[in-house]
Order: sequence, then structure tokens, then C-alpha cells
Amino acid sequence: MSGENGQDERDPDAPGTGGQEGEQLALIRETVRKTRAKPRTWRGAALAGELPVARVLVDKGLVHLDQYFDYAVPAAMDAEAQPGVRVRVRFGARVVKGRREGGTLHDGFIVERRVDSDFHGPLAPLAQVLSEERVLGPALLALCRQVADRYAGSLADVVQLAVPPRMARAERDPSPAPLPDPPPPAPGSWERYATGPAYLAALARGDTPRAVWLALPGPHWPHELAVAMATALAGGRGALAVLPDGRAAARVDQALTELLGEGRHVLLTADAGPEERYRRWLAVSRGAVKAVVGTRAAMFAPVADLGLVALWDDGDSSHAEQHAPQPHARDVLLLRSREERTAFLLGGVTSTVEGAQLVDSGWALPLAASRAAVREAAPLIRTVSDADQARDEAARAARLPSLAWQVTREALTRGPVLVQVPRRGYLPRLACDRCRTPARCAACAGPLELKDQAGTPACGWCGRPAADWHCDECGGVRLRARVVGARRTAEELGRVFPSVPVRTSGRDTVLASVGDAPALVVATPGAEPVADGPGYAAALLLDGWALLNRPDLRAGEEALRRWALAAALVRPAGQHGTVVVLAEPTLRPVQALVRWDPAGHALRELAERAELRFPPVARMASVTGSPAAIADVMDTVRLPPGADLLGPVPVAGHDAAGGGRRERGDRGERGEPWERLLIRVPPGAGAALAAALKQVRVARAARGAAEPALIRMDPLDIG
DNA sequence: AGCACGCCGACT
DNA sequence: GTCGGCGTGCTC
Repeated sequence: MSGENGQDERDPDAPGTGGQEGEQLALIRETVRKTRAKPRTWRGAALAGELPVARVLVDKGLVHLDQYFDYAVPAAMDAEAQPGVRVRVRFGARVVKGRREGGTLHDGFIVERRVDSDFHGPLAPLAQVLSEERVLGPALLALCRQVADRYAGSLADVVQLAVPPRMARAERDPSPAPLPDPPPPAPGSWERYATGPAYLAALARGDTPRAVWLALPGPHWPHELAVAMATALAGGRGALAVLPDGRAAARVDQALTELLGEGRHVLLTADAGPEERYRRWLAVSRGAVKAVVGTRAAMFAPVADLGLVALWDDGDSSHAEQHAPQPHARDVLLLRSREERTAFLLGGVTSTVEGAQLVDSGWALPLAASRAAVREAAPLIRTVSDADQARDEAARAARLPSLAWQVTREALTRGPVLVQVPRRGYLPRLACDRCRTPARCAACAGPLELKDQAGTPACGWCGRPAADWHCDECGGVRLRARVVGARRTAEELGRVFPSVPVRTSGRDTVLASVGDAPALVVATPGAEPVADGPGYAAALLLDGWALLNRPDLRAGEEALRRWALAAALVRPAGQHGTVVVLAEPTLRPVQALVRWDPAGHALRELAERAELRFPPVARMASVTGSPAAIADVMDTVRLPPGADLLGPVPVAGHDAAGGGRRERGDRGERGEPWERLLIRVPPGAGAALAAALKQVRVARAARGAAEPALIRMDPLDIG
């Protein structure tokens, strides 16, 4: 076609037109469109002989289009321009009178070296090979591809999560020589689980056992996780464990060091700092170290010969990545387990519905202890119902019912007492004292807050004071603190037990552990310190109703998880370990805690989700944006069969005018409140939904859609 | 996403 | 006649 000829005429390197700087190049253009082009370059440097084309994932730029771009490999870069290395390329240039102009340097990764390109046009040369380190190897690339597809996201976004930024200094140093495989560890406390030794034996054999492991309460799980990892190492394979936070990771790290010594594993957490972290990551990428313990970013760690992936406490929300496309560690590790043919271990003190589903579908086996072993390890759980509390005179005077006082007083003679309070802060939110309906602003329906001890309650959104508040539901006029924060609880307790030290652990100061001496330890969920020695003598779980009343699909599961994690730090009932939970004993999660039956709870939740066609039995995606944006998405999308739509409903706190930095929009759509639409598809159609939504994203990005829309697979916060 | 080319209204 | 609006399309 003439178009191609026209391009040839402008091509300075095309045969006959003479190259730049007089360099002669063997750059023969294809003559028929069907045949692939031999690479031609614009500048005319000599090309690499064998595989002169590098397929490059350009880091920024057309991230939404999610495609590779081919570049010519100059002969001088032939050796170092290997697949997986970081490169710098010129991108976005324009042809002006036979010359390329403009274009900015972008970082990228070579994903493949090729004989030729299917791009009809002259290739720009690689500008620079930044480093010979092959950080995006084939296995990691394939994983990123799969994660991107699963979450309807772009490859570049996922790669950015998976490959840490380069730190030249860390790259210069060689990694330590790999150590020989360690001997297999003794099963130890794994014997407490009926199928524990069998699981380890399968792991040692090189099989790929998959289990959902309900860990017994108590301090043994980090060691047990380490034993599983060491067993994989002993069999000549690698192991990866992902934990919800740095403290948990540090415990497993310590257990692994005790088991294997230094040098056979690395700890990948943010605490180490970027350079040290990259140094450790490189040791993994280079195959010098085959075991990784870390927080969620470690889920991508390119462990060689991966034999086991493990995830602890998958219900913890920090396992969901914050950056696009928000992959969840459980999903990423499930993908890895399948693709890299590894064993899988999903552990926790409780089970998520997703975990229960893995067992229910037969994909994983349950790894649990007998009822007798549970009874031996679990503390005694006692409940305080609302009725108990109301009858209790002490509840009027102070914050704690008399049972809690009795238990605390007695337990403090034997050791530390844990007090779990749902939120930090000082009387943050208010509710009707009579019916417990959350108190809302009469003007804007925002939540009422108490800024200081004595002040008037005011709206947390518009700031209006609410001096003459009354409850819309029951007409009550008294407010009560929906959640009493850690600080106030600590103050009250300190006054009642003046001789006992009070320690707090919350978001700003999280204690890893406390001693075994009597003390009151006030902590928010997830920040509970481990008590040395036999554990806490007792725990008080306060404001259970606040935890359970959250308008969230997972409220029950989450309440049980938080209670059980705290209760698991308490001594067994046989050693008088007692937990007092302020919640209705008739509620399902409370019963599950009392009986210590997290598996049963998760199975019942799973059945209910199946009945209601909720995730994870069905798969969902959310589309958030202005009504126009949502309509545009829905006009574009080709949904898989069986899909149905829920909503749209207004999204709290987000609207087009207020929310953020929206520059344009003088077209009258300003002020339109944002809405969220949920798309639900039947089991098995999740991949099709993701693919459909990805197409929408690409189409909208290409068209330069005016109204932004957030598309998200498997949103966590479904009300 | 940027960034340039392209085809229709009010200015020196 | 020209400067400039942002609609459309491309980037290896």
C-alpha cells in the first residue's frame, strides 16, 4: 500500500535513502505485508546479530493499553539486553520530515528477545540498559500477567508492585553463596493436628499438598509455619510465607532462624528500608536464598523452585494491596500455587469464608486439631449479654460489668490481662443510649462525634454542633459513646487498679510483646502484644456490639477473627485462662467463639453466602463514578451470561465536586454524587467478567473517556 | 496519558 | 489571509 511506501520514503534508514552518519545497515524492509519486518532503526547504529529485536514492557505511557513495544537492540547492548532487565527507551516520538522528534525516556523491562517484529515500521533503538540484573524473569512475568488479567488491571501496574525499585548499591554487591539444603525438621507441635504429620510428609516427598490450617490458640503457630517451610527446603524446594504485618513476619522469621540458622531465608518487610530490602529481594531473585518470609509485597517474591506458598490470617485486611489493581495475597498465592505447582497452606486461628470454600470445593484439605486438643489449648470464654449488662449495677457506674471486674481482679494475681478495645481515640462516635442507633447530624446525616470530654457533640462531616439531639428511631435524648477508645479505657482501669501497670498498644505505638508479670494491656485489634511465658491470664473483649453492628458482609467473620486472635494469646482454660466478651451469647460469631468452632462458623457463613449469591461463591466487581461514567461503562461492557447488577447506590463521602481534585467539569455534571454499581456473576464466570471489564478499561482509555470510573474486581467493602 | 495534526470562526 | 479552538489518532 502507498501508506507503507510513504513511510519508507520518510525512513532515513530504508535502502537507498542512505543512513544517518553514513552507516550502512542491513535493514531490508519486507515487501509483502504478511511477512514480518526485519527490524530497521532510525538512528542507524549496528544491530545485534542474533536477536535484534527486544520486546519491551514500557513502564509508564500506555499503561491502559497494556501492550508491548518492540525496540531494536544495538550491537553494543546485545550482551546485556537480556529478557528481564530494566531498560530505558524513548517513547512517544513523532516523525517530522523523516526524523524522529520528541519522545521522552521511559523505564521499562525487556520481556523477550526476538528475531523480528510484527510492527510495521522502523524500530527505535533501546536507549540504555539500566542494569544487567534480570529482575523480571519469565516466571514472575507470567505471574504478573495472570494477576493483571484476574483483576482486570494492566501488566505494568502489577509489575510495579512485583519488582522493587532499583537500588544500584544493593545490585553491585554479590549475594551470598547458596547453602546446601537443610535436614528435615522434626514435626514437633504439628503432631497436635490429626493430619499434620501427613501434610509434612507429603511436603517432604515433593508433593503439593493443599490445606486450610486452623491453628490452635497459643504461641506455637510461628514455629509450625517455620517447620512447614523448612520441610519444603529440606526437600530441595523453595518456600514463601506471607503474613499480615511486620510483627507476625518477625515471629516467623525468628522461628525460622532458630530452626535453620542464618542465611537460608530472608525477611521481606518494609522495616528493612528500601536498599536492604532490595538486597534481600535480589538474593531471592538470584536463587541464593530459597525461603522468604514477608508482608504482602512478598507475595510476588521470585523464589526459585517454589515448593510451598503459605499465607497466615487471610482475613486481615492488610493482605489486600492498596495499589491498583488491588490484588489480594490469597488470590496471588492461589495463582502461584497452581501455576508453579506448589503446596499451599492457608493458616489462621479462624477461617475466612474463602478458606472454607477452598475446603468445601475439595481443592484443599482441612488441617485441624481434634476437639480434645482444642479444649486443651483454648481459654474459657464467658459472655456478658446486653441484658446482663443492663441488670448490672456496676455497668451504670463504670464501663465494665461486674463479671469483667471479677475476672480481671483475679487474673491480675496470676499474670497480665489483655483488654481489647475496638478503636483507638477518645469517644470517637456516638449512638443513641436507648436503641443504639448511630447518632447522625440533623442537617447532613453525618456521624456525630465528641471532640473532647466535656464538649458538645458535633457532626464529623459538616461540623455543626448537635446540642439538642434526639434519636430519630426511638426518640431517645441521651447519647452514648459507640466506641470508647484505648486511652480512656486505660485511664479508667488505671484508676481502679492503681498498683498494676497499664500499657497501651495501638496504631502509633504497637508493642510486640509484654512480660509475664501482672499488667493491664490495653490494645486495639491487631495490635495485641504477645504475652511472654504462658500468655495472658485473661482477656476482656469490649464493645462487641460495635464490632458486630458494622454494616459489612464480613462483620460476623471479622468480629470472630479479632476476638479469636486476642483469645489465642490467653492461657488455656486448664491454666485458668479466661476471656470475657461483651456480646450477645445468642449471636452466631459469639457462639463460635464460646465453642471455639471457627471452621463451623466459616462453613455456615459460606452456606449463607451461597444462598444469598454473595461472594466468594459468586464473583463481584464494582464500578464507582458519576452516574454518567457508570452508564458509559455499562454501555461499553459486554457482560458474561448470568450477570446481574446491584445498585447503583450513592457512595458515602465521595462526590464529583467535593471528593478530590477534579479540574474540569464545567459542563454541569459538577456536584453529581458518585455512585457504586455492583456487578455479580455466577461461580465460574469471574474470569469472563474480569476480561470484559478489562476490555472496557482499554476501550475507555483509548477513547479518552471524560468521566473517570473506578473498576474493581472482588471489592472488599461490600456493605 | 501526552502530543501533534487537522479542519472551521474572529482578528492584524 | 492567519491564529487558534480542541476532535482524532498514534506512540515501537
